[in-house]
Amino acid sequence: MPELPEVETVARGLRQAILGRRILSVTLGKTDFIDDPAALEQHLPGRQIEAVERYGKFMLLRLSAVNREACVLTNGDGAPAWLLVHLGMTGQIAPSPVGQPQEKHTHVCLLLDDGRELRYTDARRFGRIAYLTKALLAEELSGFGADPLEVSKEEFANRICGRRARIKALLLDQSVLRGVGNIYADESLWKAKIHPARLGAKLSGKQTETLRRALQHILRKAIVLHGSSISDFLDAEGEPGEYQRHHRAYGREGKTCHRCKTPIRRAIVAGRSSYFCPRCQPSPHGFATLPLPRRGKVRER
DNA sequence: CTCGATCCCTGGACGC
DNA sequence: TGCGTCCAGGGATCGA
Repeated sequence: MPELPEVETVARGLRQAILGRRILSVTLGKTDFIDDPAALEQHLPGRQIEAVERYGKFMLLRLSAVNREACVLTNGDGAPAWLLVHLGMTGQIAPSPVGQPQEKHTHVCLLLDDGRELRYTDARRFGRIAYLTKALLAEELSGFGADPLEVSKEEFANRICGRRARIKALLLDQSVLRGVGNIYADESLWKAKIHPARLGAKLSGKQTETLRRALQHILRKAIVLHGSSISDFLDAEGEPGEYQRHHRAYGREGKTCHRCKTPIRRAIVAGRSSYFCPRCQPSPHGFATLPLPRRGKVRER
C-alpha cells in the first residue's frame, strides 16, 4: 500500500529510469480511474519527461512542451504540463521493453523513444492518473497539508492541537499532513507511545513533538529501506521494500510488543484497522477496545 | 467540525 | 474443487 516512503521509492526509481525520455504514443486499457483519458492521448505524445517529483502520495511527471518542429501546436501544447499519478492501493508503474508481455491489469502504456514502455498496472484501480496544465496542477495541490518530513515543531503542533479529531484520523488526513497512510500512522504512534484514539487536542506539547520526531524518523528509515511490501508493493525496478521487517505495530495483532511483550491489539479507529500496544499506548478515557470479530490467522512476519 | 457509513475494485484467505 | 463471504484500504461523498 503505497504511502510516502513507497511513492518516494518509486519516484527515485523512475527518475533514474526515464528522465529525458520522450513519449511517442499512448495506449490505454480500462480508463475509469483516469480523469480525462482522451487528454492523455491528445497531449502526451511529443513531450519529454523532464522531472519526476513527489507530492504527498502523488507522483508528478513534469513534461516539456511538445517539440515545435514535430507538429503543429493547437491548444496549450506549447507549454509544459504534468502527469499526475496516484498509486492508490495496488498501482505499479515501471518501464518495460516493448516486446515484454504485459502484466495483467495494465491500463496505461506510454511508448518511449528508447524502445521501452512506461506501464501502469493497477488491479483494484483505486489509483488515479490525470493530465494537468500548470494552473490545474496548482489547483489540484492546493488544500494539501504539510510535508511530514519537513514540517516544523510549531507547524505540526498547530495542526494537531486544537483539533477534536482522533490523532489517527489527523495523521491520515491529507489536508493536515500529506503522505501518511495507515502503516506509518500506526508505526509512529507506537514509537511515540500514543494511543490512536487520543484526541489531537488532548496531546501535550511534549507528546506532540515526540510524535513528530517519531514520524520523521520512521519515514526516513522506511525510505532508506525502499518502503514496506505488505501484499504487492514493488518499486520501479520491480523490487519489494524491506521496511515491513521493522514494523512494530501494523499487522502484528496478537504478537508481542517489542518494548513490553504485551500482545499487540487491533481496533477500528477513524474507520481503519489500527494496531497498538495496550500497555505502552494507554487508551483515552472512555475508549472501549471492543473485541473485534474473529478473523483469520494474522499474516506471518 | 467530526463522525460513521457507503461506494469504488480485485485478489487472497478462509469456511463449508 | 468450488463457491460465498469477508477483508484490505485511499479517497470521495453524504447524512447525522
